[in-house]
Amino acid sequence: MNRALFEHLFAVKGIKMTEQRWIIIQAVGDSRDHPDADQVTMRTKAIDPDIGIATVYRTLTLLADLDIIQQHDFGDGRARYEIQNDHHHHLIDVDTGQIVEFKDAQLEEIKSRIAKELGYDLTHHRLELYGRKKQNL
Amino acid sequence: MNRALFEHLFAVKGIKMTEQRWIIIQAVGDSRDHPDADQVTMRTKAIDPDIGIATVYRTLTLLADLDIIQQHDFGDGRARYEIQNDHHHHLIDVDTGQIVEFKDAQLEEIKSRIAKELGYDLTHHRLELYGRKKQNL
DNA sequence: CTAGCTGCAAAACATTTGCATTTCG
DNA sequence: CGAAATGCAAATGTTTTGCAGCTAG
Repeated sequence: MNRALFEHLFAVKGIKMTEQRWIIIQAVGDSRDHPDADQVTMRTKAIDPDIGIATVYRTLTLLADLDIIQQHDFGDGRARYEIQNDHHHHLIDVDTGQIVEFKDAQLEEIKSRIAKELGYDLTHHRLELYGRKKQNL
Repeated sequence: MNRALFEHLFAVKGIKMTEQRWIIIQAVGDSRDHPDADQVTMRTKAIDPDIGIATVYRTLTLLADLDIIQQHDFGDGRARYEIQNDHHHHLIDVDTGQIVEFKDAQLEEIKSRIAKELGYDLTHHRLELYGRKKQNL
């Protein structure tokens, strides 16, 4: 987590790097799970209790627009966030809520092929698998 | 839309077939788009103005549990519904909101392969593509 | 007859917004 | 200094719920 890096990224767009934003970036970046806005707020409040949830929401939206973080919806009624890593997808364990990340090159190809066939340029997409651990009978 | 069919399906589970439920089933079944709860309510109110939105929500949830309809989330903050048809996916036009349905056998294979590799049995999944119409330059 | 449904209005929830005050550059 | 960002609380929009009365089976 190199603050100067983000400062530069912001400066280019005329966006200010504030103490709050930096704390939020770190909170998401340090998370190995996929926290929702409330969890991000708790983690930032641990560092600076004065950061309000409105700022967290505003910042998360901003960071998502800048492709610094990714916003997900795993179907439980609130958005979840993670720092932008290499491209991957998620498999959600319906029993435990545990999230398994995976990559698949063939999947990416097919996605592009389908869009092409339909005459569209993809802007983004969403793919999640939901399942339960296979039983060894 | 055969009412007796659904009546039987309900009876097996000890669930009552009411006039309201039947109207809601038809409203969703007759829709060629992917209406949200509010749109379903308007369509049912056209037939019986006394049906409340609470009943619509309760019924949509019930029907989704019974796999009679499917619930989608296209990222605009409200759920959308469609009658359970043959399995397909959606491409959402980010400019117009138009929804294109598509099927792809290869995609289904890959999905199963991935789940298998990760040691999971799939219960369901979610795949949506978002894009804009290709320009002919 | 009675368990299950309904309609209404109120509650719950995540997210957004208006505005006065503060802060970054 | 001035534009942009913050914090608070109130507003929003969707979905859920409590409860008294209604209905299917």
